[in-house]
Amino acid sequence: MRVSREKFAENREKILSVAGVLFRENGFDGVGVADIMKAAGLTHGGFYGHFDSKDDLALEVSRKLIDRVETRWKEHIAESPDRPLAALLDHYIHWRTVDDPGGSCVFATLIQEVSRSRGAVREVFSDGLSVLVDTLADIVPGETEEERRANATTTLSSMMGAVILARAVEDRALAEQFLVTMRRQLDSGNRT
Amino acid sequence: MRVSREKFAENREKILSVAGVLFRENGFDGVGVADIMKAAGLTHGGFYGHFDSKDDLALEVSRKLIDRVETRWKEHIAESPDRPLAALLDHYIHWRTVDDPGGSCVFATLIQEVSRSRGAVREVFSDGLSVLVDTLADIVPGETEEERRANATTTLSSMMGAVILARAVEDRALAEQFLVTMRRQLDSGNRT
DNA sequence: CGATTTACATGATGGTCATCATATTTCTTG
DNA sequence: CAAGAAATATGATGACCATCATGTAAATCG
Repeated sequence: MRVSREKFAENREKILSVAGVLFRENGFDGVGVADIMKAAGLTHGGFYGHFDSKDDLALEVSRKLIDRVETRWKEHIAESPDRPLAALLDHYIHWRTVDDPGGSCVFATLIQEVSRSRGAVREVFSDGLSVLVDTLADIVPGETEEERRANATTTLSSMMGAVILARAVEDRALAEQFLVTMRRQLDSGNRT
Repeated sequence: MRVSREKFAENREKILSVAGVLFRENGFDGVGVADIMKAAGLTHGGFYGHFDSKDDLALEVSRKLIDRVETRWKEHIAESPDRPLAALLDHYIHWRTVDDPGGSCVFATLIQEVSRSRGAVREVFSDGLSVLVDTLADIVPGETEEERRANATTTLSSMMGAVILARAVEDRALAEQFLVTMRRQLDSGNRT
């Protein structure tokens, strides 16, 4: 049952990838090692050849997903030098984000669970948020640096809050209100 | 080991009360029936004399806590007829909310876990959010009814988002930024 | 090509958890 | 005050889960 070096690396990536989806869809506590391995096309026993523990996996997945958010944000910003904030908001405040938690922003799916925890995962999330504030501070309107940082923190809270609440609401029209009105409000701020 | 009718009712309330705290602190999945009963000063076996199942308890606790939020909001509004939104924001966007999840707004602690679920609890949360939007729509600035409803949804997302992110961040100064800047921003909107 | 390594599969292990069965003790009711 | 009802304690039960032990087959290396 041994597998080539290449296949081994592939398997590891596959585990990280499906774990990323399953964790975001069901929470860290909502998925078992066996679920993850099954989704990766393997059996549970092999898991410990790839990771020390489920916590270890959670940490690596967190790092990867947070990195992904940071990278994507910077890509969207770089791709629209004339309206970077608008481009980012268009991407983030979107039905896609709401309807596909497994493929969306880790913060919008797992922050509350992580906030309750202690340890490395929490630190990574905390630092990740800090980076996002810095990123936003560069593209948000404001006369002074201080004003831009203030604007960045409120913008971050607002965009994530809108997605989180839109997901919680079963009335599709109300969910849309959360998205559309927030998108509009943050845009008007952008033109101030 | 039988107990008086009065004591029985007391015990039930105690279970509901400690479950409310523990659920908010650790998530529904993060607390066991035994934990709850122990915190209530009882043993796990007696639980099923009070509730059909843990899910049943979760539903009752959810109803109670959501009711509590709605009631408190209306109290704060009624107590400050001249500046109802400001009074509500002062109460909600506060270190107390951030530092004491077990005694704070259910939505700010459990929305993400509930959003992942199906069933009665999710419905109760969804309806609860809808009520809060209605409540906010009455005290938020805006020329037309439509404008006020729009303002209500963004305000709700923003205030909850700020608290949720403040909790996630380990840097106390950054957490404060989330609170203070959001409080200020929502206030300036109030004076428009 | 043979020896050795190693990645994975299968199947424990021990712990936790929700739920239930039974026993015990105390309240309630006649 | 006695008899039955009922609330809780104790102690199963079966399910699930993270982790580990062992076997096996295939890849790597000499």
